[in-house]
Amino acid sequence: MLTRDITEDGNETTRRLISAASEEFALHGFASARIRHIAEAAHANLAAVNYYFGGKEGLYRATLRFLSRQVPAEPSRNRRGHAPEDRLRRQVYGILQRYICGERPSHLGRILAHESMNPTFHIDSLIEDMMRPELERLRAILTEIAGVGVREAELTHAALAVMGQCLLFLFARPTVQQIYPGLADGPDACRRLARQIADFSLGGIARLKKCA
Amino acid sequence: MLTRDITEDGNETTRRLISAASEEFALHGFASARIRHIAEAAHANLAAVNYYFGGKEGLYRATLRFLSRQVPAEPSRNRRGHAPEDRLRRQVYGILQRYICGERPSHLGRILAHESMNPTFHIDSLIEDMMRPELERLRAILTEIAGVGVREAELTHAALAVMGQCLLFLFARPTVQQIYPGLADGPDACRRLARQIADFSLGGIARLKKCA
DNA sequence: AAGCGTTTCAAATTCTTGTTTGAAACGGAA
DNA sequence: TTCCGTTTCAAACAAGAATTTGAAACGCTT
Repeated sequence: MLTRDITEDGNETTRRLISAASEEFALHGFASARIRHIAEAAHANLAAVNYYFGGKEGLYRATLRFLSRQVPAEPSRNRRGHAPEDRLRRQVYGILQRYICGERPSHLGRILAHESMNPTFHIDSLIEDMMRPELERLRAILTEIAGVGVREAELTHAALAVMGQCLLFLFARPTVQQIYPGLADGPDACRRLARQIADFSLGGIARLKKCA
Repeated sequence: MLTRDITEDGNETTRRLISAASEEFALHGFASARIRHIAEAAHANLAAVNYYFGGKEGLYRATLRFLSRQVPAEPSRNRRGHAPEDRLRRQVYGILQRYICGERPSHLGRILAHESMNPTFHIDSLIEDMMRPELERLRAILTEIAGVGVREAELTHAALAVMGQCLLFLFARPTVQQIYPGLADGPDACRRLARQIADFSLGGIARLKKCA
Protein backbone atom coordinates (compact mmCIF):
# COMPACT_ATOMS: atom_id res chain seq x y z
CA MET A 1 0.00 0.00 0.00
CA LEU A 2 1.18 3.43 -0.87
CA THR A 3 1.32 6.13 1.74
CA ARG A 4 3.19 9.07 0.21
CA ASP A 5 1.40 11.80 -1.68
CA ILE A 6 0.35 10.48 -5.05
CA THR A 7 0.31 13.76 -6.86
CA GLU A 8 4.00 14.27 -6.22
CA ASP A 9 5.41 11.05 -7.59
CA GLY A 10 6.07 10.23 -11.17
CA ASN A 11 4.55 6.77 -11.09
CA GLU A 12 3.60 5.92 -14.61
CA THR A 13 0.40 4.08 -13.77
CA THR A 14 -1.00 6.78 -11.53
CA ARG A 15 -0.24 9.34 -14.19
CA ARG A 16 -2.09 7.37 -16.84
CA LEU A 17 -4.93 6.78 -14.40
CA ILE A 18 -5.31 10.44 -13.55
CA SER A 19 -5.12 11.38 -17.18
CA ALA A 20 -7.85 8.95 -18.12
CA ALA A 21 -9.86 9.99 -15.09
CA SER A 22 -9.70 13.61 -16.18
CA GLU A 23 -11.38 12.75 -19.43
CA GLU A 24 -13.97 10.47 -17.89
CA PHE A 25 -14.93 12.82 -15.07
CA ALA A 26 -15.01 15.78 -17.45
CA LEU A 27 -17.24 13.89 -19.81
CA HIS A 28 -19.67 12.33 -17.35
CA GLY A 29 -19.20 13.86 -13.91
CA PHE A 30 -18.39 11.97 -10.75
CA ALA A 31 -21.54 9.91 -10.36
CA SER A 32 -21.80 8.75 -13.96
CA ALA A 33 -18.09 8.10 -14.42
CA ARG A 34 -17.12 4.43 -14.49
CA ILE A 35 -13.83 3.42 -12.98
CA ARG A 36 -13.85 0.35 -15.20
CA HIS A 37 -13.81 2.69 -18.13
CA ILE A 38 -11.03 4.76 -16.62
CA ALA A 39 -8.86 1.75 -15.87
CA GLU A 40 -9.43 0.46 -19.36
CA ALA A 41 -8.47 3.73 -21.00
CA ALA A 42 -5.37 3.91 -18.81
CA HIS A 43 -4.37 0.33 -19.69
CA ALA A 44 -4.37 -0.40 -15.99
CA ASN A 45 -6.06 -3.01 -13.90
CA LEU A 46 -9.33 -2.17 -12.27
CA ALA A 47 -7.91 -2.76 -8.80
CA ALA A 48 -5.17 -0.21 -9.38
CA VAL A 49 -7.64 2.56 -8.64
CA ASN A 50 -8.18 1.23 -5.16
CA TYR A 51 -4.54 0.32 -4.70
CA TYR A 52 -3.26 3.80 -5.45
CA PHE A 53 -6.13 6.07 -4.54
CA GLY A 54 -8.21 4.12 -2.07
CA GLY A 55 -11.28 4.23 -4.28
CA LYS A 56 -13.25 6.23 -6.82
CA GLU A 57 -13.61 9.16 -4.46
CA GLY A 58 -9.87 9.29 -3.87
CA LEU A 59 -9.17 9.21 -7.59
CA TYR A 60 -11.60 12.06 -8.05
CA ARG A 61 -9.88 14.08 -5.36
CA ALA A 62 -6.45 13.46 -6.87
CA THR A 63 -7.72 14.31 -10.32
CA LEU A 64 -9.14 17.62 -9.14
CA ARG A 65 -5.88 18.49 -7.44
CA PHE A 66 -3.93 17.61 -10.53
CA LEU A 67 -6.17 19.60 -12.85
CA SER A 68 -6.14 22.62 -10.57
CA ARG A 69 -2.38 22.80 -10.84
CA GLN A 70 -2.54 22.56 -14.60
CA VAL A 71 -4.53 25.77 -14.95
CA PRO A 72 -2.20 28.33 -16.49
CA ALA A 73 -1.85 31.37 -14.28
CA GLU A 74 -3.20 34.65 -15.49
CA PRO A 75 -0.38 36.51 -17.26
CA SER A 76 0.73 39.30 -14.98
CA ARG A 77 1.03 41.80 -17.80
CA ASN A 78 -2.73 42.09 -17.67
CA ARG A 79 -2.53 43.83 -14.33
CA ARG A 80 -1.66 47.40 -15.17
CA GLY A 81 -0.48 49.51 -18.01
CA HIS A 82 -3.38 48.82 -20.32
CA ALA A 83 -6.66 50.53 -20.84
CA PRO A 84 -9.34 48.82 -18.76
CA GLU A 85 -11.22 48.03 -21.97
CA ASP A 86 -8.28 46.00 -23.16
CA ARG A 87 -7.96 44.34 -19.80
CA LEU A 88 -11.57 43.25 -20.09
CA ARG A 89 -10.87 41.71 -23.49
CA ARG A 90 -7.85 39.90 -22.13
CA GLN A 91 -9.69 38.73 -19.06
CA VAL A 92 -12.56 37.32 -21.09
CA TYR A 93 -10.11 35.65 -23.42
CA GLY A 94 -8.30 34.24 -20.41
CA ILE A 95 -11.46 32.74 -18.94
CA LEU A 96 -12.37 31.13 -22.24
CA GLN A 97 -8.84 29.91 -22.71
CA ARG A 98 -8.43 28.52 -19.21
CA TYR A 99 -11.75 26.82 -18.69
CA ILE A 100 -13.84 26.65 -21.81
CA CYS A 101 -12.30 26.46 -25.24
CA GLY A 102 -8.56 26.46 -24.88
CA GLU A 103 -6.48 24.46 -27.33
CA ARG A 104 -6.66 21.42 -25.10
CA PRO A 105 -10.07 20.50 -23.71
CA SER A 106 -10.57 22.10 -20.37
CA HIS A 107 -11.46 19.26 -18.09
CA LEU A 108 -11.64 21.33 -14.94
CA GLY A 109 -14.27 23.56 -16.43
CA ARG A 110 -16.39 20.63 -17.46
CA ILE A 111 -16.08 19.14 -14.02
CA LEU A 112 -17.21 22.40 -12.46
CA ALA A 113 -20.19 22.31 -14.78
CA HIS A 114 -21.07 18.79 -13.71
CA GLU A 115 -20.66 19.76 -10.08
CA SER A 116 -23.06 22.63 -10.62
CA MET A 117 -25.73 20.21 -11.72
CA ASN A 118 -24.88 17.30 -9.41
CA PRO A 119 -22.87 18.70 -6.53
CA THR A 120 -20.50 16.56 -4.54
CA PHE A 121 -18.44 17.43 -1.54
CA HIS A 122 -15.94 19.33 -3.74
CA ILE A 123 -18.21 21.94 -5.26
CA ASP A 124 -17.29 24.54 -2.67
CA SER A 125 -13.58 24.58 -3.31
CA LEU A 126 -14.19 24.69 -7.05
CA ILE A 127 -16.40 27.73 -6.60
CA GLU A 128 -13.96 29.45 -4.29
CA ASP A 129 -10.86 28.60 -6.31
CA MET A 130 -12.05 29.28 -9.81
CA MET A 131 -15.40 31.00 -10.02
CA ARG A 132 -15.03 33.62 -7.30
CA PRO A 133 -11.58 34.87 -8.32
CA GLU A 134 -12.57 35.18 -11.97
CA LEU A 135 -15.76 37.01 -11.08
CA GLU A 136 -13.96 39.33 -8.71
CA ARG A 137 -11.35 40.19 -11.33
CA LEU A 138 -14.09 40.83 -13.87
CA ARG A 139 -15.91 43.02 -11.39
CA ALA A 140 -12.79 45.01 -10.63
CA ILE A 141 -12.16 45.72 -14.29
CA LEU A 142 -15.79 46.61 -14.89
CA THR A 143 -15.76 48.95 -11.91
CA GLU A 144 -12.83 50.77 -13.41
CA ILE A 145 -14.53 51.05 -16.76
CA ALA A 146 -17.82 52.19 -15.30
CA GLY A 147 -16.29 54.86 -13.10
CA VAL A 148 -18.21 56.36 -10.22
CA GLY A 149 -21.95 56.55 -10.09
CA VAL A 150 -22.85 53.01 -11.07
CA ARG A 151 -24.38 51.04 -8.23
CA GLU A 152 -22.69 48.07 -6.62
CA ALA A 153 -25.48 45.70 -7.53
CA GLU A 154 -25.29 46.71 -11.16
CA LEU A 155 -21.58 46.09 -11.30
CA THR A 156 -22.13 42.69 -9.79
CA HIS A 157 -24.74 41.96 -12.36
CA ALA A 158 -22.49 43.13 -15.14
CA ALA A 159 -19.78 40.74 -14.01
CA LEU A 160 -22.33 37.94 -14.01
CA ALA A 161 -23.49 39.00 -17.45
CA VAL A 162 -19.99 38.62 -18.84
CA MET A 163 -19.53 35.33 -17.04
CA GLY A 164 -22.88 34.06 -18.25
CA GLN A 165 -21.92 34.72 -21.85
CA CYS A 166 -18.75 32.72 -21.33
CA LEU A 167 -20.30 29.87 -19.41
CA LEU A 168 -22.94 29.30 -22.03
CA PHE A 169 -20.21 27.64 -24.06
CA LEU A 170 -19.10 25.60 -21.11
CA PHE A 171 -22.52 24.24 -20.28
CA ALA A 172 -24.17 24.06 -23.63
CA ARG A 173 -21.72 24.21 -26.49
CA PRO A 174 -23.19 21.20 -28.32
CA THR A 175 -26.63 22.76 -28.05
CA VAL A 176 -25.41 26.06 -29.44
CA GLN A 177 -23.63 24.32 -32.25
CA GLN A 178 -26.69 22.31 -33.11
CA ILE A 179 -28.76 25.46 -33.43
CA TYR A 180 -26.12 27.65 -35.07
CA PRO A 181 -23.61 25.32 -36.72
CA GLY A 182 -20.19 26.63 -37.49
CA LEU A 183 -20.47 29.47 -35.04
CA ALA A 184 -17.78 28.58 -32.55
CA ASP A 185 -15.24 26.49 -34.32
CA GLY A 186 -12.19 27.12 -36.37
CA PRO A 187 -8.69 27.80 -35.14
CA ASP A 188 -9.25 31.19 -33.50
CA ALA A 189 -12.83 30.63 -32.42
CA CYS A 190 -11.76 31.37 -28.89
CA ARG A 191 -10.29 34.73 -29.83
CA ARG A 192 -13.29 35.76 -31.90
CA LEU A 193 -15.64 34.70 -29.15
CA ALA A 194 -13.72 36.70 -26.58
CA ARG A 195 -13.79 39.79 -28.74
CA GLN A 196 -17.53 39.53 -29.30
CA ILE A 197 -18.32 38.94 -25.66
CA ALA A 198 -16.09 41.76 -24.52
CA ASP A 199 -17.41 44.22 -27.07
CA PHE A 200 -21.02 43.37 -26.35
CA SER A 201 -20.33 43.80 -22.67
CA LEU A 202 -18.58 47.11 -23.14
CA GLY A 203 -21.81 48.31 -24.68
CA GLY A 204 -23.69 47.05 -21.67
CA ILE A 205 -21.40 48.93 -19.32
CA ALA A 206 -21.62 52.09 -21.36
CA ARG A 207 -25.35 51.99 -20.93
CA LEU A 208 -25.08 51.56 -17.19
CA LYS A 209 -22.77 54.55 -17.10
CA LYS A 210 -25.13 56.66 -19.16
CA CYS A 211 -28.12 55.81 -16.99
CA ALA A 212 -26.26 56.38 -13.73
CA MET B 1 -51.27 -4.00 -17.76
CA LEU B 2 -52.31 -0.61 -18.99
CA THR B 3 -52.38 0.19 -22.66
CA ARG B 4 -54.13 3.52 -23.03
CA ASP B 5 -52.22 6.80 -22.99
CA ILE B 6 -51.12 7.56 -19.47
CA THR B 7 -50.92 11.31 -19.81
CA GLU B 8 -54.61 11.52 -20.63
CA ASP B 9 -56.08 9.70 -17.68
CA GLY B 10 -56.70 11.07 -14.25
CA ASN B 11 -55.31 8.11 -12.38
CA GLU B 12 -54.26 9.37 -8.99
CA THR B 13 -51.19 7.19 -8.68
CA THR B 14 -49.74 8.06 -12.05
CA ARG B 15 -50.28 11.73 -11.31
CA ARG B 16 -48.42 11.51 -8.03
CA LEU B 17 -45.72 9.49 -9.72
CA ILE B 18 -45.20 12.00 -12.50
CA SER B 19 -45.21 14.83 -10.02
CA ALA B 20 -42.56 13.20 -7.88
CA ALA B 21 -40.61 12.23 -10.98
CA SER B 22 -40.58 15.84 -12.13
CA GLU B 23 -38.82 16.86 -8.97
CA GLU B 24 -36.40 13.98 -8.97
CA PHE B 25 -35.43 14.26 -12.62
CA ALA B 26 -35.13 18.03 -12.34
CA LEU B 27 -32.90 17.68 -9.32
CA HIS B 28 -30.63 14.87 -10.48
CA GLY B 29 -31.17 14.23 -14.17
CA PHE B 30 -32.17 10.94 -15.72
CA ALA B 31 -29.13 8.84 -14.89
CA SER B 32 -28.80 9.92 -11.26
CA ALA B 33 -32.51 9.84 -10.51
CA ARG B 34 -33.63 6.89 -8.37
CA ILE B 35 -37.01 5.39 -9.07
CA ARG B 36 -37.09 4.10 -5.50
CA HIS B 37 -36.89 7.69 -4.38
CA ILE B 38 -39.60 8.74 -6.78
CA ALA B 39 -41.95 5.97 -5.68
CA GLU B 40 -41.32 6.84 -2.06
CA ALA B 41 -42.06 10.52 -2.59
CA ALA B 42 -45.22 9.60 -4.46
CA HIS B 43 -46.36 7.20 -1.72
CA ALA B 44 -46.53 4.53 -4.36
CA ASN B 45 -45.04 1.11 -4.59
CA LEU B 46 -41.80 0.68 -6.44
CA ALA B 47 -43.35 -1.69 -8.95
CA ALA B 48 -45.95 0.90 -9.90
CA VAL B 49 -43.38 2.62 -12.09
CA ASN B 50 -43.02 -0.48 -14.21
CA TYR B 51 -46.71 -1.30 -14.05
CA TYR B 52 -47.81 2.07 -15.39
CA PHE B 53 -44.88 3.27 -17.43
CA GLY B 54 -42.99 0.15 -18.37
CA GLY B 55 -39.82 1.31 -16.66
CA LYS B 56 -37.70 4.28 -15.71
CA GLU B 57 -37.31 5.36 -19.31
CA GLY B 58 -41.05 5.35 -19.84
CA LEU B 59 -41.62 7.41 -16.73
CA TYR B 60 -39.04 9.89 -17.98
CA ARG B 61 -40.76 10.14 -21.32
CA ALA B 62 -44.16 10.66 -19.71
CA THR B 63 -42.71 13.25 -17.35
CA LEU B 64 -41.19 15.22 -20.20
CA ARG B 65 -44.46 15.15 -22.09
CA PHE B 66 -46.33 16.29 -19.04
CA LEU B 67 -43.93 19.11 -18.25
CA SER B 68 -43.87 20.33 -21.85
CA ARG B 69 -47.62 20.85 -21.73
CA GLN B 70 -47.31 22.80 -18.51
CA VAL B 71 -45.15 25.50 -20.06
CA PRO B 72 -47.30 28.62 -20.30
CA ALA B 73 -47.52 29.93 -23.85
CA GLU B 74 -45.94 33.23 -24.68
CA PRO B 75 -48.60 35.93 -24.35
CA SER B 76 -49.58 37.04 -27.83
CA ARG B 77 -49.68 40.71 -26.90
CA ASN B 78 -45.89 40.67 -27.11
CA ARG B 79 -46.07 40.25 -30.85
CA ARG B 80 -46.72 43.73 -32.17
CA GLY B 81 -47.68 47.13 -30.98
CA HIS B 82 -44.76 47.66 -28.65
CA ALA B 83 -41.37 49.18 -29.13
CA PRO B 84 -38.83 46.43 -29.86
CA GLU B 85 -36.94 47.44 -26.72
CA ASP B 86 -39.99 46.62 -24.65
CA ARG B 87 -40.47 43.39 -26.53
CA LEU B 88 -36.92 42.43 -25.61
CA ARG B 89 -37.65 43.09 -21.94
CA ARG B 90 -40.80 41.01 -22.09
CA GLN B 91 -39.12 38.23 -23.97
CA VAL B 92 -36.30 38.02 -21.44
CA TYR B 93 -38.79 38.08 -18.62
CA GLY B 94 -40.75 35.35 -20.35
CA ILE B 95 -37.73 33.10 -20.68
CA LEU B 96 -36.83 33.55 -17.03
CA GLN B 97 -40.42 33.02 -16.00
CA ARG B 98 -41.01 29.95 -18.12
CA TYR B 99 -37.82 28.05 -17.56
CA ILE B 100 -35.65 29.51 -14.86
CA CYS B 101 -37.10 31.38 -11.94
CA GLY B 102 -40.84 31.42 -12.27
CA GLU B 103 -42.97 31.25 -9.13
CA ARG B 104 -42.99 27.48 -9.26
CA PRO B 105 -39.70 25.73 -9.80
CA SER B 106 -39.13 25.16 -13.44
CA HIS B 107 -38.49 21.49 -13.76
CA LEU B 108 -38.31 21.41 -17.52
CA GLY B 109 -35.50 23.93 -17.57
CA ARG B 110 -33.50 21.97 -15.05
CA ILE B 111 -34.01 18.82 -17.05
CA LEU B 112 -32.74 20.54 -20.18
CA ALA B 113 -29.70 21.62 -18.19
CA HIS B 114 -29.06 18.07 -17.09
CA GLU B 115 -29.52 16.85 -20.64
CA SER B 116 -26.92 19.37 -21.78
CA MET B 117 -24.38 17.80 -19.46
CA ASN B 118 -25.49 14.17 -19.74
CA PRO B 119 -27.48 13.83 -22.93
CA THR B 120 -30.03 11.10 -23.40
CA PHE B 121 -32.14 10.27 -26.38
CA HIS B 122 -34.46 13.22 -25.65
CA ILE B 123 -31.99 16.09 -25.85
CA ASP B 124 -32.83 16.84 -29.46
CA SER B 125 -36.52 17.47 -28.98
CA LEU B 126 -35.79 19.63 -25.95
CA ILE B 127 -33.40 21.74 -28.00
CA GLU B 128 -35.79 22.03 -30.89
CA ASP B 129 -38.89 22.65 -28.79
CA MET B 130 -37.57 25.10 -26.25
CA MET B 131 -34.11 26.43 -27.00
CA ARG B 132 -34.37 27.09 -30.72
CA PRO B 133 -37.71 28.91 -30.64
CA GLU B 134 -36.63 31.16 -27.79
CA LEU B 135 -33.34 31.96 -29.48
CA GLU B 136 -35.05 32.67 -32.77
CA ARG B 137 -37.53 34.99 -31.14
CA LEU B 138 -34.71 36.79 -29.37
CA ARG B 139 -32.81 37.09 -32.59
CA ALA B 140 -35.80 38.50 -34.40
CA ILE B 141 -36.31 41.18 -31.79
CA LEU B 142 -32.63 42.04 -31.72
CA THR B 143 -32.58 42.31 -35.50
CA GLU B 144 -35.35 44.82 -35.33
CA ILE B 145 -33.54 46.83 -32.69
CA ALA B 146 -30.23 46.77 -34.49
CA GLY B 147 -31.63 47.83 -37.82
CA VAL B 148 -29.69 47.32 -41.03
CA GLY B 149 -25.93 47.18 -41.17
CA VAL B 150 -25.28 44.73 -38.37
CA ARG B 151 -23.91 41.44 -39.58
CA GLU B 152 -25.82 38.18 -39.28
CA ALA B 153 -23.17 36.55 -37.13
CA GLU B 154 -23.20 39.44 -34.70
CA LEU B 155 -26.94 39.23 -34.31
CA THR B 156 -26.63 35.54 -33.64
CA HIS B 157 -24.01 36.20 -31.07
CA ALA B 158 -26.15 38.88 -29.45
CA ALA B 159 -29.01 36.44 -29.09
CA LEU B 160 -26.65 33.97 -27.48
CA ALA B 161 -25.36 36.70 -25.19
CA VAL B 162 -28.84 37.37 -23.91
CA MET B 163 -29.55 33.68 -23.56
CA GLY B 164 -26.26 33.11 -21.79
CA GLN B 165 -27.10 35.71 -19.19
CA CYS B 166 -30.41 33.97 -18.55
CA LEU B 167 -29.06 30.44 -18.53
CA LEU B 168 -26.41 31.27 -15.99
CA PHE B 169 -29.19 31.20 -13.44
CA LEU B 170 -30.48 27.93 -14.76
CA PHE B 171 -27.17 26.14 -14.63
CA ALA B 172 -25.48 27.75 -11.71
CA ARG B 173 -27.87 29.62 -9.48
CA PRO B 174 -26.56 28.07 -6.25
CA THR B 175 -23.04 29.02 -7.26
CA VAL B 176 -24.04 32.59 -7.99
CA GLN B 177 -25.88 32.83 -4.72
CA GLN B 178 -22.94 31.47 -2.81
CA ILE B 179 -20.66 34.14 -4.27
CA TYR B 180 -23.13 37.01 -4.21
CA PRO B 181 -25.73 36.16 -1.58
CA GLY B 182 -29.08 37.88 -1.74
CA LEU B 183 -28.65 38.85 -5.35
CA ALA B 184 -31.41 36.87 -6.96
CA ASP B 185 -34.05 36.30 -4.37
CA GLY B 186 -37.02 38.18 -3.07
CA PRO B 187 -40.49 38.24 -4.54
CA ASP B 188 -39.73 40.07 -7.78
CA ALA B 189 -36.20 38.82 -8.32
CA CYS B 190 -37.30 37.52 -11.68
CA ARG B 191 -38.53 40.90 -12.79
CA ARG B 192 -35.43 42.72 -11.60
CA LEU B 193 -33.21 40.18 -13.25
CA ALA B 194 -35.06 40.50 -16.54
CA ARG B 195 -34.74 44.25 -16.47
CA GLN B 196 -31.03 44.13 -15.80
CA ILE B 197 -30.35 41.54 -18.45
CA ALA B 198 -32.44 43.39 -21.03
CA ASP B 199 -30.88 46.77 -20.26
CA PHE B 200 -27.36 45.45 -20.32
CA SER B 201 -28.09 43.78 -23.63
CA LEU B 202 -29.62 46.89 -25.12
CA GLY B 203 -26.30 48.53 -24.44
CA GLY B 204 -24.55 45.68 -26.22
CA ILE B 205 -26.77 46.08 -29.25
CA ALA B 206 -26.32 49.82 -29.33
CA ARG B 207 -22.59 49.28 -29.56
CA LEU B 208 -22.98 46.84 -32.44
CA LYS B 209 -25.11 49.39 -34.22
CA LYS B 210 -22.58 52.14 -33.64
CA CYS B 211 -19.68 50.06 -34.92
CA ALA B 212 -21.58 48.81 -37.96
C1' DA C 1 19.97 -17.39 -7.09
C1' DA C 2 17.19 -16.13 -2.88
C1' DG C 3 14.56 -12.95 -0.41
C1' DC C 4 11.50 -9.15 0.01
C1' DG C 5 8.76 -5.23 -0.75
C1' DT C 6 5.98 -3.37 -4.54
C1' DT C 7 2.88 -3.70 -8.25
C1' DT C 8 -0.36 -6.15 -11.27
C1' DC C 9 -3.97 -9.22 -12.08
C1' DA C 10 -8.32 -12.07 -12.35
C1' DA C 11 -11.73 -13.60 -9.55
C1' DA C 12 -14.76 -13.17 -5.66
C1' DT C 13 -17.63 -10.19 -2.96
C1' DT C 14 -20.72 -6.68 -1.67
C1' DC C 15 -23.71 -2.97 -2.66
C1' DT C 16 -26.84 -0.44 -5.37
C1' DT C 17 -30.46 -0.26 -8.57
C1' DG C 18 -33.80 -1.37 -12.12
C1' DT C 19 -36.95 -5.09 -13.21
C1' DT C 20 -39.88 -9.08 -12.55
C1' DT C 21 -43.01 -12.01 -10.09
C1' DG C 22 -46.72 -14.07 -7.71
C1' DA C 23 -49.80 -13.32 -4.31
C1' DA C 24 -52.92 -10.35 -1.90
C1' DA C 25 -56.22 -6.46 -1.80
C1' DC C 26 -59.61 -3.92 -4.09
C1' DG C 27 -63.93 -2.88 -6.53
C1' DG C 28 -67.55 -3.23 -9.49
C1' DA C 29 -70.79 -6.58 -12.15
C1' DA C 30 -73.46 -10.68 -12.26
C1' DT D 1 -71.75 -13.55 -2.33
C1' DT D 2 -68.91 -14.82 -6.15
C1' DC D 3 -66.27 -13.74 -10.04
C1' DC D 4 -62.90 -11.23 -12.55
C1' DG D 5 -60.13 -7.61 -14.09
C1' DT D 6 -57.29 -3.99 -12.01
C1' DT D 7 -54.15 -2.28 -8.80
C1' DT D 8 -50.93 -2.69 -4.90
C1' DC D 9 -47.39 -4.86 -2.46
C1' DA D 10 -43.21 -7.26 -0.56
C1' DA D 11 -39.95 -10.15 -1.94
C1' DA D 12 -37.03 -12.17 -5.33
C1' DC D 13 -34.15 -11.45 -9.21
C1' DA D 14 -30.64 -9.77 -12.43
C1' DA D 15 -27.31 -6.58 -13.99
C1' DG D 16 -23.95 -3.18 -13.17
C1' DA D 17 -20.48 -1.24 -10.47
C1' DA D 18 -17.25 -0.52 -6.72
C1' DT D 19 -14.37 -2.80 -3.58
C1' DT D 20 -11.67 -6.56 -1.62
C1' DT D 21 -8.66 -10.42 -1.86
C1' DG D 22 -5.05 -13.64 -2.50
C1' DA D 23 -1.90 -15.07 -5.60
C1' DA D 24 1.28 -14.20 -9.25
C1' DA D 25 4.70 -11.19 -11.48
C1' DC D 26 8.18 -7.88 -11.08
C1' DG D 27 12.46 -5.59 -9.68
C1' DC D 28 15.85 -4.60 -6.66
C1' DT D 29 19.26 -5.88 -3.06
C1' DT D 30 22.13 -9.13 -0.98
